Amino acid sequence: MIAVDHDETAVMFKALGDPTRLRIFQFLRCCPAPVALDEEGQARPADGPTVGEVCCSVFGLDKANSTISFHLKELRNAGLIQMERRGKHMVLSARRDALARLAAFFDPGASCCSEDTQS
Amino acid sequence: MIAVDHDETAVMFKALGDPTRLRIFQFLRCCPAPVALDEEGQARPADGPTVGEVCCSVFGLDKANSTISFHLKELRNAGLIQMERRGKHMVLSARRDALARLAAFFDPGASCCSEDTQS
DNA sequence: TCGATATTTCGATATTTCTCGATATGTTGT
DNA sequence: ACAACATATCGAGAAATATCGAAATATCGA
Repeated sequence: MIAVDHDETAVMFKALGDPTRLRIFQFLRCCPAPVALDEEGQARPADGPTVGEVCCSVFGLDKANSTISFHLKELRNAGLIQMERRGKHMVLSARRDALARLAAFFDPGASCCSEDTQS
Repeated sequence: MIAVDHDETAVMFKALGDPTRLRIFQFLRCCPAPVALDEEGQARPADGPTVGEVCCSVFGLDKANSTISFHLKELRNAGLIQMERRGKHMVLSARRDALARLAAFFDPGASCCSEDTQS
């Protein structure tokens, strides 16, 4: 049964508990229409946001890309996002199963008192 | 246009991002039938779980109560729980508005791209 | 008021986290 | 092979965090 699994869920919350990561995650969830074009105006290299796009669109280069990279890894380790290589870029996306799981956590009546059902 | 307010939401997630706090919060959410009786078998002093009950029922005295107190304050500061004095005890409860807010965050389709939902 | 019980605050400490710049790795085009 | 670009890893420093025991505060009952 789909476990609530406190520790694993806590890892997800912890990942979302940093403002920088939460903004990244929201950005990826919403995955808006193409925001970043090349300086030459070319379309994005793939059908999803990339790391550079996150740096540029979400933070306007306020953060070092090593910092963004760190947070992306954190989000990935928490199971919240996926990263797929596409050429030179990494295409990012929010994991729908993670969203479903978190939604279930707050679904009133559902996850209450289920304690630990393990998988 | 108070926005989804990433920072404020992140504070909530951060509070839930610690396993100890997550367990406390789950316990308060579920607010199960009376678990702790006095050593004399008396009923609980109020109609909700107390700090001592959290220490005892949730952690079996594995954590110092100063530690639990610290985490309760953290949860309160994040807006996730309420604490009301009732005699010698503090009666604890999860805040339903916080639950609603977090549920809304994960509600598919709802909070996506809303960016600014005002309060 | 005094003692017992419940909870919080304080000080200290070990660990973790965020951030950066510098460097390394991987990929594409020439 | 090499240059250019995108991203990741490393090392380090500052700040935040979790935890505890000891002491302080608050409330009740005798």
